[in-house]
Amino acid sequence: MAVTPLYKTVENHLRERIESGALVAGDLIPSEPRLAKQLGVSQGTVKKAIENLVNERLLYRHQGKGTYVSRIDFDNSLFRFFSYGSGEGEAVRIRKETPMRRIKRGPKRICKKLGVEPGTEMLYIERAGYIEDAPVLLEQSWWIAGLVEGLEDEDLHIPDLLYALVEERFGVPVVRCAETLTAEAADAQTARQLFIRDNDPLLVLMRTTYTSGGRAIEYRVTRGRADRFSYRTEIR
Amino acid sequence: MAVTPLYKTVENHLRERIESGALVAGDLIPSEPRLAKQLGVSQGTVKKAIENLVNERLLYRHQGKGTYVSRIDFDNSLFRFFSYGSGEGEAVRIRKETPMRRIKRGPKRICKKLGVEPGTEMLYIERAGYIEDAPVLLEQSWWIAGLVEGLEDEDLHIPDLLYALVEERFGVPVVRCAETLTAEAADAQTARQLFIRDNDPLLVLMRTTYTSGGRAIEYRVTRGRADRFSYRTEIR
DNA sequence: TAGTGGTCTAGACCACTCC
DNA sequence: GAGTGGTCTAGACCACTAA
Repeated sequence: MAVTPLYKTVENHLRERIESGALVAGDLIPSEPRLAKQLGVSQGTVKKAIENLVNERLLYRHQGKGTYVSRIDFDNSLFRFFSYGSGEGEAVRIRKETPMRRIKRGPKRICKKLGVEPGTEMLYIERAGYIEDAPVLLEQSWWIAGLVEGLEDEDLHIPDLLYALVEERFGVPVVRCAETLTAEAADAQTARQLFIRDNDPLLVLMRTTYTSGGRAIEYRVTRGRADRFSYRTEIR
Repeated sequence: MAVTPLYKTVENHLRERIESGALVAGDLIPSEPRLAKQLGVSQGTVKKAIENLVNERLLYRHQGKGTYVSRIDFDNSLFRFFSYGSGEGEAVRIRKETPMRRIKRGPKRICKKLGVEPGTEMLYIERAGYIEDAPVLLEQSWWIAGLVEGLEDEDLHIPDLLYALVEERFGVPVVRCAETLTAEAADAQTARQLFIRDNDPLLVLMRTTYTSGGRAIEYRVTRGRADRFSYRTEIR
């Protein structure tokens, strides 16, 4: 018998309200007693459901204030990389510039990644990342043009965290990303731009970004100088 | 005032018993009612403490059986990599061979990583990993020789998961690893061994392995063909 | 059948935030 | 002071495991 625990039902209720966009990042959700009454369960059960969602980082809580829907945490990106050399895993600020943006039809490969018709109009953006004025990464990103109309305007300044702008200006919440990391050898053009030699190693991060309802909105490839990036973790 | 919640005290009690080696991987810990009595708290508090440690994957539970100390989970290694090409993130078995092992004094760099005196005797091991008979990774590892006496014997077969042998044969539990991932270009020798060209990209994983009490026991560098490895994750 | 963990409830008291 | 989440307790009932 597939018996679903009550707290799972509560979790799913909240998950759906977030996934559907009824609750968006930063929103205050109803309090424990309120939810308990609404759903006809005890406060302890609501607490357990919320605890689980907090562990998943879908929600966060502040004593005395309430429970909020999380903003996506890019500190968990694989490019939460640490600069090499500078004493053991210290986070380093990467400044980003946006030298190029242009509307064009999406290449077949990209359309497929985003699950849209081949030839769909895309906004193509190229960015460069600097650590203390030295270029260390290059980023190419394709957005579904219809979702971010006006982002192609060169007068619109793009902040370091592009997603903040997309959420605020276009009302498209960024909910989730899938990332794949690998390495490749630099081609001539990339090498020139990053001041390294041809075939020097690059770390390559491919990212698909999703908004609510599981819709993909962006595909992005970031290439970073391998001598400037590494990734650390603990296993237990 | 720094008030420590009771369940934290319980967590720390269990953590200490594990860290000290009084409880080792696979052991059954006392039941909830037993711990509650021992420590003079309610069963709910014990349950909360254990839940937290389960979330950290330090423990795992089986309904009807009990609560156990986790074995280290190498599926969480960054080299829980997936082979490319073979349909989307399917795990692939990597067969390992051990062509070389030798006792020698540790290079200064390695001794420092392991926190031992320069010149300490080490067991140096070279291994190669194959996917369907194609060599895809090379591994160099340095062990503190005194801890694994006899491992240098060529007649002693080394299984794919070396750590299993170390735990069983030498009674040295593997408790934790720290990993750093980056990329580099293949040198001539590595390229030859992996059947790639000089300067082709490699993913490089550096790992320090620890036993109980925070003592480092191994330093390892694994180099894999970038075209055969990638790493995936989700961020939320 | 006895012992384990898993779910759920009800209620007490505390600490923090805001008005 | 009213409302929020955080901690802690006590106890009921269920599901799974082992003998």
